Amino acid sequence: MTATLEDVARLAGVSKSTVSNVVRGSSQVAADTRARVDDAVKQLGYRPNGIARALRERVTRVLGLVVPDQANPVYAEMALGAERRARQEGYGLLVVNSACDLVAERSQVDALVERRVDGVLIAGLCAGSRVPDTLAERGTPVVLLGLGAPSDPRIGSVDCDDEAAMDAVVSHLAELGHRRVAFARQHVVEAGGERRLVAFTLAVARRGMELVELDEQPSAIAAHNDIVAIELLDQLERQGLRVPEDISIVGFDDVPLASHARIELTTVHTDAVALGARGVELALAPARRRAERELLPWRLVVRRSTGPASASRSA
Amino acid sequence: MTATLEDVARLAGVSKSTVSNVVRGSSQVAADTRARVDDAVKQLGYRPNGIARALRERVTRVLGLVVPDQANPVYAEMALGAERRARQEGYGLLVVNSACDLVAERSQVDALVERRVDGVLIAGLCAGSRVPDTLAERGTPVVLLGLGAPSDPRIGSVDCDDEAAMDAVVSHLAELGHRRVAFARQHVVEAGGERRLVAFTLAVARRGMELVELDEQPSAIAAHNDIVAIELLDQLERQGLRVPEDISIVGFDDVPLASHARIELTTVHTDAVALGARGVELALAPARRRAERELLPWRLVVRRSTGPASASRSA
DNA sequence: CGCTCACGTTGGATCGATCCAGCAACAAAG
DNA sequence: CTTTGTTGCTGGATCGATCCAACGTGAGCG
Repeated sequence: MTATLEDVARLAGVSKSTVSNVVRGSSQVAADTRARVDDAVKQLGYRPNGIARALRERVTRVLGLVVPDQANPVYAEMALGAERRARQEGYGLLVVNSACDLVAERSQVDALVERRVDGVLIAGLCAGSRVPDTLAERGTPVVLLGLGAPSDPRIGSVDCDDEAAMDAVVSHLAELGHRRVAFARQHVVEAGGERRLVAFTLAVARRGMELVELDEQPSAIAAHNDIVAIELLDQLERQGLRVPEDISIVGFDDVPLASHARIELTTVHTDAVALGARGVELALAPARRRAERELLPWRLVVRRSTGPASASRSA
Repeated sequence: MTATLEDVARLAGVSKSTVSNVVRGSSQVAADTRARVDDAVKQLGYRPNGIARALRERVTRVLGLVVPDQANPVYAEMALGAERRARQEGYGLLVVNSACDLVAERSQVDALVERRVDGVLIAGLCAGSRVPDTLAERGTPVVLLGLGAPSDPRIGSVDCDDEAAMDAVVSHLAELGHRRVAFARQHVVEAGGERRLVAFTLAVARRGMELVELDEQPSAIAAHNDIVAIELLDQLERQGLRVPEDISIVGFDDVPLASHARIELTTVHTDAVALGARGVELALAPARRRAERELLPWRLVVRRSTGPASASRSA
């Protein structure tokens, strides 16, 4: 069916080795031989078999990317960034969805291992997962994307500085006169899912503000991400509250939805595409042992969902 | 480094063949032998090498998916659906972005071919691309996703019935009293990028309505997709036009943004996840030659961006 | 006792590349 | 004329699995 090195060799009247040399651009080939081989390659439509090559070289030129849900815009952008960067290096990207389920995560990662990917990027992890350590143990390069600093020095990481960003969020709310604030998030099963909450809590405490529950009439709410913030927006609207007159809302991530929502969201802009791209670089960096935590820039984008604390609620 | 069949065989005191039989669950193995091998497997943390297996079996259990941009929500959902279905069948998904560029598309597909994927799903194609035919020529299963009916009978396809859906859109507008309508889209370089426009044009003609340019004061505009519709919304707002009082807008695809936009979009809901999933099924269907065009259900979702034609513009 | 048969196991060819050691041919140097 | 070196090419081992033909063993049977 598909032509092999040997077929090309036969047609060109040379040995497999010579064809291999031509295909890989070795200098040790006479010009006329090279021409004859090139002809044969073209004539047979020969494409090298990457599988055979991978077996021999023990390198597949494929990276794995584990995300909870690749349709989620944040992860979709990470995947895009990772794929583009990987491609520049001649690598492919195998994306798998773990759905934040320990069993699925395990089996998905096993599938990546069996396919002998040259590295694994992990953008979402179940709480308590031992996957990164297991991979590092095997000698597979692992990079965490937006999951905080790994405990194991063999594991790399790229991250957004949630602590600093949340501090900026709280600072913004403080300047607007908010004192009673709350934090909103979905049910969390993800590793590192409490980082933004913790950062928020600390920043609030630092400023002597008061952290209250969602139903205790805060004058401002910071959400774990934009999706949560948008849902909150819908919910508050149904309760007859106006944003930002009655209550302020802040998102996180700045997904496209944030700027097109009914009420444009004040949020923290992060660059998920860059995160994915940088992750690939770390995974491929040859001499990189002892990977320290790498932080990417972010910025607070003030839009229409935050405003001065209302008199009735700010006390 | 990583344990191989041979290592396991040595440790268990049997031959490679026997280990292979155990690992693949052949019945031709005595219970005690099986136990000894299982022990050795566990002890060494042995994982079969999928690359070696793929070389021998001439099957990689990987599919390729070509999209213009995997961060675009429509393609992200297709990818999700495809990945999930592929996984159920023990397959992996290699997603590549072609950015609607002929050169990139070519090289991305070449990369898939060199990696010997067992099939290719194509969700976006440059106008005039010969890629699907080239692949079909090689004997690689090809399935077009949402790109219309292929000319080559060896190529499969899953599609949304744009014709029927656009007819429903026009019907909806007609019922609201719209007579002068327009169609909005981005600059198109994609194959099949004119299908919705053509369907719209035909439906409009069928009802004796008038198709006008965007700047000729239509009372309603149908967009090629939701993204275009949302941009249109922003633009009209800047011009001081109210939607839907002054002008009606209809989108296509029903991405999450559509229902959360400032003005909730009337749009055609399609199921991109199902499209991707069905595409995988077709690509893997063994006996499937002569693939006819397969159509997925859709429905018109009427929200707030369409309303009765205004008196001033409907004439 | 010899024959057949089923069961469990094994050696080795194979997939399609890479790459090293070796070889032939010929030029330059002693 | 021999030695040394260089250039261009080749044979064959190798990567880690699958799988087929062959083989030893012991049970069952006439």
